[in-house]
Amino acid sequence: MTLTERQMMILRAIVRDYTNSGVPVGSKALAQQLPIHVSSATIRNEMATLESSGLIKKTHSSSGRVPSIKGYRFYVDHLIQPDPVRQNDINLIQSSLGSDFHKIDDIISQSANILSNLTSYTAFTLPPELQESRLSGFRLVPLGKRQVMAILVTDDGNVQNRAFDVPEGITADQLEPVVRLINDQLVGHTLPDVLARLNTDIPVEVSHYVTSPEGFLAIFGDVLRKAAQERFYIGGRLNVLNYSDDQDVDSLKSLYQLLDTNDDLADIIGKPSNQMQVRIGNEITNDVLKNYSLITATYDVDQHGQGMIAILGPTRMQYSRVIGLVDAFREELAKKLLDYYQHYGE
Amino acid sequence: MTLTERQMMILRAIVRDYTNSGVPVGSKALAQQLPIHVSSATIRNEMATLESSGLIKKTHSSSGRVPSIKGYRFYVDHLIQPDPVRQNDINLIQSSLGSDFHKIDDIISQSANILSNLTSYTAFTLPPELQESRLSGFRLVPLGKRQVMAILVTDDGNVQNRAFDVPEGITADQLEPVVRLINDQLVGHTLPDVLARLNTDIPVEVSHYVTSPEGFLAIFGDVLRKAAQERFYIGGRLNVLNYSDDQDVDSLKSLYQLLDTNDDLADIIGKPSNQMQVRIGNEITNDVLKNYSLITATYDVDQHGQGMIAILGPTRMQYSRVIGLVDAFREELAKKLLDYYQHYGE
DNA sequence: CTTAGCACTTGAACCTTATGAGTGCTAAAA
DNA sequence: TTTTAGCACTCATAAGGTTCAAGTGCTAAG
Repeated sequence: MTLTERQMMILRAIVRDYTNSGVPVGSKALAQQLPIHVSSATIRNEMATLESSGLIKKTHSSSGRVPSIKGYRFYVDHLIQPDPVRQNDINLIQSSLGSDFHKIDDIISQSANILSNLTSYTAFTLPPELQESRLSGFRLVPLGKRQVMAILVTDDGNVQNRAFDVPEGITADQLEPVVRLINDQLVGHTLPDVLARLNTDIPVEVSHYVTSPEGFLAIFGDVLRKAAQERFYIGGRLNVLNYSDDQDVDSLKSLYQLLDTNDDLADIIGKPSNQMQVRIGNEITNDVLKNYSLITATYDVDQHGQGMIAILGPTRMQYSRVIGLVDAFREELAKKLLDYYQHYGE
Repeated sequence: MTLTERQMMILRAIVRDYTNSGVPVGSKALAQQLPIHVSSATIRNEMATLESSGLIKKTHSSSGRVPSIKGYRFYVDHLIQPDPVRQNDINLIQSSLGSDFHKIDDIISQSANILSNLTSYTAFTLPPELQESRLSGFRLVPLGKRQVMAILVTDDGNVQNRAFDVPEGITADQLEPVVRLINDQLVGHTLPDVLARLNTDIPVEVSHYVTSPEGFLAIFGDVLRKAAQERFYIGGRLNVLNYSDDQDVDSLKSLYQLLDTNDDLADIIGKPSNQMQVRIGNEITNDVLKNYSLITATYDVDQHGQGMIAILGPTRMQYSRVIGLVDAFREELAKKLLDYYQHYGE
């Protein structure tokens, strides 16, 4: 699809106006606003062309124009001019990330809140990829008669726990050497490494101490997998109520339901790949989100891997503003995390 | 306020009809439905009396009647006949609570979901009072260069953790004897006990091992207090969207905001006292809830203390149905928890 | 004390109409 | 060939009007 300069100018203005006001854009308003001097009739002719290309559409036969999915797509791919981020917002980000955090996840969850506040949409944040996170320690704490709490800690400050019944035929004391073995042999290794060794040499070693270690090692594997699971944080759930005003209650409910099922959401957001990706309306492979847009971006923390942040908003989201903000935020977050690792890392 | 038998019969019917249908109740419908044979005109006369007593009101000058806050109050205090709980629902409760849980809190959070499903309103659940929960263990796990994760476990399966920097002048190794001391001296005691001793003999004992233990003991106290904090669970957040249909978006937002601030909610729900308490509309000391009703009930787990469950719904909640359900649920939950403690407790 | 009868009120649903923002098309101007 | 003035046409929205049914209060008779 090739557009003339003027057509692009018009499309850009339509998207800008419509995402700002939510009202279909008419030829007269465009004629007044555009830097070129043409009459509204000329604009109308151009708009007819844009419409026949499927980039804009009418809401009814005599209404102004609204961008189509294809139009937003073209805008984002070719026309967008990210808004410069206001110094105010930069300051807000920096001061919100400025305090002392005790865990990576605190920074990440705080980030979801900042991002949702800045954008007025809904924000998702994921910590740096877990391939890089390492086992810091494993402990047992007796709870009651035959119940024990298994606790696993990773070097990014994540703690996972699970209570379990000590299998018949073993006492809690007998498990102590196994715990020591795990700490001696596995601490400092990445979680995937540890998971791998759980299927190879570890069972052999453990069987020196306990006759049937399967039950216990299953628990350990369980907690380990829980720690290795994709975690992520959501900020601005409530903003949904603003930006999907004309939706019915049922679709609101399904959206909220989706926001509560981490697995589905993690699937939708996906893995770090492109620096920034914009998916609009039905480009998102989930029917519940077919009236929304999703911006995902990665951030790099050097050798600690990549993480992701994402923004969910209406298809008529203010792309230029949000993309500017997300881009600025990636940078600040990466800085903060580097700081954190430098301070606490090995 | 004294009402005749007939007036009470009419008020009861108005509340029942209105809470079921949400439509103002007229004299004709009542005349047909009531077991006595009087004309609608007679009913109208009685309704006028009830209205002048402030128990019912009109939505406009020629509408049917709707109960007032005062009317609901009278109904709940004097007229209510709790619905018998269907065997179906009992079965649902029992099977939902039937699986094997690893923590008290899993049972409690599951309870919030069951209750909200059963009632179609929003449910809150709190574990048995924490005065009774005991310290099971305290562990440290080194994280990075100078960072350590402190982990505290209580006998009801609650795990709290906090990362901290080892104070200058102490090494992580030096803390080991202190951790041992805490485990030797404090495990098995209730959290309030432990907190008390943290201000008396413990600092003295610890100072044998470490020269300036204040920093570390502050951390320990921190985690301890976190574990002793009121925890609670919410189920059926989404149901709000159903039962407050005629509210505007702003009040919805404030309600959701309230649901996200545990402290305020804990205040509103309060401490275990009466077996069951019904607060209607502005009887709740919070403006956001002035159009809602809150039913709170306690449950007893013998020597393990009392917990609470609560239901939030519209003022025109189906009181008789919900009160029946809540009452049945208290019993089942208490049974389940006793089971749990018997199985795992000391 | 009860009730039939009746005038009156009101929200809801349904039209009708006016308004105005916007369109497409035509024919003339550039 | 491109632009533009002019104009008929379309449609959403808001405002006003009508009808309908449900409900009320009141009066006077049973």
